[in-house]
Amino acid sequence: METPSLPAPKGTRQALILAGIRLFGRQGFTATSVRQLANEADANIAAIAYHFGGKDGLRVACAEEFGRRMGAAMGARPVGPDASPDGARDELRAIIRAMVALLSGAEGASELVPFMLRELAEDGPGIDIVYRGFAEPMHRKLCDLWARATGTEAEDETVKLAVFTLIGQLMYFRIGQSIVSRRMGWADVGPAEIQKITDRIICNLDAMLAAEKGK
Amino acid sequence: METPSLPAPKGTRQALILAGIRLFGRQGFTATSVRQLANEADANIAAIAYHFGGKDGLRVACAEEFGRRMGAAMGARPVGPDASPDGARDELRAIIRAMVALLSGAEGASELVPFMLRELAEDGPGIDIVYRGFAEPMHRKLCDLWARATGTEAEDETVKLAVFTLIGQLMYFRIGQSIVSRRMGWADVGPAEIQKITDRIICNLDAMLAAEKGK
DNA sequence: GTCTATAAACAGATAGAC
DNA sequence: GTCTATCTGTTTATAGAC
Repeated sequence: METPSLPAPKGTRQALILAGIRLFGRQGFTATSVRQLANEADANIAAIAYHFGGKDGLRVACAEEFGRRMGAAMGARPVGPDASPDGARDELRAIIRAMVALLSGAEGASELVPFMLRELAEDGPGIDIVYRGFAEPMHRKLCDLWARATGTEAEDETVKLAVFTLIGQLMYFRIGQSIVSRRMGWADVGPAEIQKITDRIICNLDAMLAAEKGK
Repeated sequence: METPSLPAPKGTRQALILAGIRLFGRQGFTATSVRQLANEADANIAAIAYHFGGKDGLRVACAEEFGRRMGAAMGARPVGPDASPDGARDELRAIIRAMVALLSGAEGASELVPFMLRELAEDGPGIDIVYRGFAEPMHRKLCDLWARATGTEAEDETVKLAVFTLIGQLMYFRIGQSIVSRRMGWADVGPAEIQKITDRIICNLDAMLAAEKGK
């Protein structure tokens, strides 16, 4: 990474990064060979060593590209100007809706999700970039909204934990997808299933907020 | 698997299975070599092919051992005889407490957890056994308790989803441990942290149950 | 059942022509 | 910057002695 801004790579370099995000996400890092990567990118095997110094270098470049795209996607979502508790609650609901759809692969960025989950499961070097570029800012934003919705402090320990339980609900429907689908009798997770998941989590959110206010 | 009951393997065979659960869980399947496995089990490399037909066979045997142990652990926990809503709620709380402690590695079966999570992340062949031997019966039991606590039907779609959101909260504190610890400023997840996580999830459970009753 | 030795395929990295 | 060919090490599996 030369500059921390957005120098989107081109040509072979870019193709290899995309192949990496796709294949590392699908099969994991170790299970993916450099030959597979070169083939997927329509590039030469030696190009990986040339552009990234090796397979590990490509992995880091993939994580950086992930951070770049996720940062762009988050920047695109305007911050709700409504500072009232109800406005904050509505924005929390909207983010839940968007995240369930994103995790379930409904939106375009579907290849980024498996990559991130693999990096998380394998505790790879990309996790730092994923954390700083996506997980931490998103969590911070949710804490801010939660605090505004409940009238508490955003950096309180209990608020942070509450937000993690919210995120956990979202994430598990993706990570444990094979278990969930089997138990629910779902052939796949389509729009109807996404709707049901979203409804349930928003219902939980409302219950949690109500309990918080009742204190 | 010769019989579906509990023929716990002995000697080299058993040692290799334990090594598999440990190393597959720590490093993942592909990243673990048969040499490492044999070394960890103080066995010969050829023993893996002899006893299990190959590395893949060992993986399946590990999953079967996982199912055997988890089944035994679940059978050990007596079913609460209290059929009242409050009794069911108390048992839900107790299970949450036990599962957070288990996932965080406080109890003895800590090696089984990483194995299961790896198998889930890699979508390996062990997932079938994990599902039937652990995930499905546990989810069914929680649905039953939830139904008793709220006065609804255990096999309702909404009940199943509610239970999954509960499980998701637990699971994420393990799967996303590196992210959680970083954001919370935790050096590691000890008894104090387990307590905070448990308190938060039980608080959410109570809020969800209260909202359900208020309908 | 357990071992040594080895086979056969595969990995990632690189030298050097273009 | 891209390619072919190859090097070096490691992988899993197996043959055959004990």
